[in-house]
Amino acid sequence: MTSPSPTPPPAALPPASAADLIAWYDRHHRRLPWRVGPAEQAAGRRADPYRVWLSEVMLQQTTVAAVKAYFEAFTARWPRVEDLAAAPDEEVMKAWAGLGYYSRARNLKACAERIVAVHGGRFPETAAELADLPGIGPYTAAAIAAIAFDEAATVVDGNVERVVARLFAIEEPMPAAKPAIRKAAATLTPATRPGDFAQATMDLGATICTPRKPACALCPWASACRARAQGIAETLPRRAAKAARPIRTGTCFVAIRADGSILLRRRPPKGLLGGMSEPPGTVWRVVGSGAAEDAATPPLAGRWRRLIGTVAHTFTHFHLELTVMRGEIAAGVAAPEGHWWSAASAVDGEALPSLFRKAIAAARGD
DNA sequence: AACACGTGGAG
DNA sequence: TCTCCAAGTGT
Repeated sequence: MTSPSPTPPPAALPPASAADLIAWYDRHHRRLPWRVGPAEQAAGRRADPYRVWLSEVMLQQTTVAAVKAYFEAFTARWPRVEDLAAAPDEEVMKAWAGLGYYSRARNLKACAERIVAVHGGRFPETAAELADLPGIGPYTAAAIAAIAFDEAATVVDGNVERVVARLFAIEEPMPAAKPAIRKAAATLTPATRPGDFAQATMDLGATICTPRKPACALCPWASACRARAQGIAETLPRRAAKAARPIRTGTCFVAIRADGSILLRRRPPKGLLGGMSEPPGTVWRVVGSGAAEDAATPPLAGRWRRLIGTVAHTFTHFHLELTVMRGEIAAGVAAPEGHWWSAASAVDGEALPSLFRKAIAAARGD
């Protein structure tokens, strides 16, 4: 027999209804470049699976604000999946540069090629088939199926996890709570307008049911929300504390030839910043790991100076302090094997991750 | 299952 | 300054 709980069980709350959320969405949805709004759908316009897919991949772990310009650039340059499939890998990596998580760009290209080669340029229409494609996991498969093909798929992203954890007052910490959250989310998913429902839930999480200081007074599901009733909405979903980020250090050599060209090379195809371009440099080692510092040997003879200070850059799982060496190289010097000189006017268009743009800017004295 | 994998904006 | 994190996926 259990003792009486210290807090009385919450009074019965009305169930959350998909219809209430969709009604809210019809009035408050955000207008986004990849979205076909309710009014346009009512007029018979359907979402283009290519644009849905492209936007969903770009939005993985990335903010709407950061994605917008990239989405516009990609769709202007490659309007159909066939166009993207036919594009050179290097051009896609250049266009993706700065958006982060570069395996997404590699998988994007591979996925486009597969859709053309295996599916005749038509996107598969079910979440199950979509999930077989590179770069498309459970979330993206469900989102495309629901938004582009009207499948009543359960779409669970970080927003949905937060909204559902609060709505059902799921106090189990993440990620252990994921299965319970998914089950609860499945009970909400409607047979009609599943795509709008998914986007509505994500909009709700992005604008009302935010991680900090949720605007419960404006929430269409406020009366149904168990976490709100218990006063614990802002504390959900619970998460374990994150591990401290180690610090790594390294050196990069920004060789600037007399004509202003910058010496670059390609990173290995996989792993951190895989397939992207960079100025040559040392490996990055964890501070205090006991490993000897690499001899920082410049890639070319020239007049090398160490920049004052370092370029700092924080990745998901470590922090980097990058020492930058600036080298003045004589005119006409050839690039070493595996390297190339990028003309001063071409550097901006290279497949350079943000970190190296910072380093090059510092070396140029920008 | 747990970790690798970017970036820039918000508080 | 610094922590958190944003429409996850692959291994």
